[in-house]
Amino acid sequence: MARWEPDAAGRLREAAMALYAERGYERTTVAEIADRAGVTARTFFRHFADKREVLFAGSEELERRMVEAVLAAPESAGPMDAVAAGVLASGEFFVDRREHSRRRQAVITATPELREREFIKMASLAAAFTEALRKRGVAPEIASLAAETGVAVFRVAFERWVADPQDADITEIMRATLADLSSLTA
Amino acid sequence: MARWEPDAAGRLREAAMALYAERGYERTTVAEIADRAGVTARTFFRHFADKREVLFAGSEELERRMVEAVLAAPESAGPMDAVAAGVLASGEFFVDRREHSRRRQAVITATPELREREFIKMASLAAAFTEALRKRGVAPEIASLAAETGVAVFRVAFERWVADPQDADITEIMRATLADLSSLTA
DNA sequence: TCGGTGATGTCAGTCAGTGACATCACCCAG
DNA sequence: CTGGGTGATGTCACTGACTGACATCACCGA
Repeated sequence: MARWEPDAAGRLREAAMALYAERGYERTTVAEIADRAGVTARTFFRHFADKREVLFAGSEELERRMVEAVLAAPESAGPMDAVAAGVLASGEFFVDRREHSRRRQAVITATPELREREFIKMASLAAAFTEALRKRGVAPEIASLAAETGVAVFRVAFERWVADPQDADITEIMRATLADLSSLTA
Repeated sequence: MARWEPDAAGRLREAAMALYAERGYERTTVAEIADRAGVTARTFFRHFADKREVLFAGSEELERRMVEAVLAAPESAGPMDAVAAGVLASGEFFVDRREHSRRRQAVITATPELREREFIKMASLAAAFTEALRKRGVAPEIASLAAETGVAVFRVAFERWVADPQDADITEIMRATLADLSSLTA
């Protein structure tokens, strides 16, 4: 028998989600999360940089996949097309995770501190998109603008998806949002 | 003679900017800022919600002006045109503040916590744009997309302005950025 | 079987942020 | 004038996030 139950990080993630949803982020202490996960608060901070980060584990993986899709877009694709490919590639990350995404998003939306953290993740995504576009030979100013716009589309589409009364396919919603952008700036 | 020097908030803002620039945000304590301003830490928190907010005083005023410009755009203007008017209206807020803006931005860029706070201010701006557009009769989904895109333009243009080697007019840079967006999504 | 390794616990400490209450210059009504 | 009200500040005690240093101990490979 192991000295410790395995996957402390996973237990901490689940405990945090449950407590944040139950009684709110601010009224939850790290000590309580750690207790529920069967570890000490010190261990919490060994797995997550701070009380917010526990809700954002996995975001690097999502970003990595999206950037790969930008880089993998056909050479003929323009900057906005490449970014669109990156946005659409996020779809598979969310399959069968709609309920989880919805609950997580509800917690984040209700908490300014968590919204701040989410925004910086989006900024990181934008920076990664920018770099990927520059690797494709796009001029710097155009690259950052396309990246920012792409992230805006991703956010709006994600929002639409979790709010959608029917369980629409996320990829379809993203396509529709990209189409909206085109007509908007036509 | 007054019991206290007037404008404690102003002194706190200046002290914070100076200390953050000198030794960095993280290595500055609120007590040190308060000391330099000649007050106690408790008074700091009476003027600013937290250690970050001291750098963002005045952002409500900027947002208010930008939203007014969106609402004041001609009735014939489309959603994106109205948002563009809002973005351009920010220009006058920054006249003769380029050096200050540059120093402030350097501090913010160097500090993740401050970048988070800046992002939520941008999000607040986007939400305000969205509401203004809806008041103009724009459909909700279109409104938020136009708002997000407009904020992206504002951020990129502001970045270009503070980085510009020549002291270009901020309004001109914003016009150019809007033009770039048009060609990008053409 | 023994020493190294990695994940954890323990403890003491710093600092952000808050609530409750005291203080005191200033101003206005009487 | 003059006493009470007001608003900005100070003081103090407290909670909770986060960190550094060091101890512990199951496991694993030489």
